[in-house]
Amino acid sequence: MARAATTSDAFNAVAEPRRRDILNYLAMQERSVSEIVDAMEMEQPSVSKHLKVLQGVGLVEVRREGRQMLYKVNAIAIRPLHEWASTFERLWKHQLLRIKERAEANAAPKQ
Amino acid sequence: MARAATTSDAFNAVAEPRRRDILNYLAMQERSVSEIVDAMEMEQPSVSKHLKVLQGVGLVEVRREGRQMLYKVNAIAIRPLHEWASTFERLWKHQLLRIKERAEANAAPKQ
DNA sequence: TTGACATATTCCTATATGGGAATATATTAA
DNA sequence: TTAATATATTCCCATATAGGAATATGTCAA
Repeated sequence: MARAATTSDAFNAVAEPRRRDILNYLAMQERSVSEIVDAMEMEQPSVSKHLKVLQGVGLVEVRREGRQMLYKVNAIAIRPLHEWASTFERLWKHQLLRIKERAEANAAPKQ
Repeated sequence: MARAATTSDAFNAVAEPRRRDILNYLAMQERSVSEIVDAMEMEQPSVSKHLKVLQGVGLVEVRREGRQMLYKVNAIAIRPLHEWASTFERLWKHQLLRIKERAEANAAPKQ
């Protein structure tokens, strides 16, 4: 079996850094494909393909306006990712606390 | 060019659902490979391979104890994912608020 | 040393890319 | 209609899987 399709879920879709770049860019506001092409400095076909993947998992929405297609983020689709990561938040906070404690113990060693 | 390696970063590593399962399981406590095999109901070689990927991006740490290899989560490595997703939190909260407002407007339509 | 147990690695294969190049489609303007 | 603009799709290819099967490696017990 190969890797799961990039369109299988948000996790697979955002594994590609260029797609995260596009989402970051769209977070500011709705944009046309050519605006994305210019901003990302990618080939137009690449952008269209990435947008299709993002649309496939519901991470972006589109509407036509004349000849242009305007894409915007559907932020709710990013939530599952955030929530999954959140389940580890308690663990890393604990980890950071211990790191901090060690640093302080080293800064002021027992006499 | 093919997709980026699963070992290129945490985003690619956790795109695979079985690896998220393993991380979820390890979140509770350190576990040996065979404990993971039993809990996940996966073949041992598969588990070892997934663990290698997770280790490659620093998502898990290992130590040997006799014949066993004990794996645990390195939660800090999940933080970049959480922080990236967090940048969209404002957007989806806004989205949810509008959804709620619409629902309320429908429930109590103007007379 | 030998055997048993725990884990890792290798080999194989079907599948899914992501980018580049070329082309198709859709929409508006002349 | 024809041309121009905006975007999407197709084709090709090198690459990276993930799982199954078989095997190798490492460690402990007798």
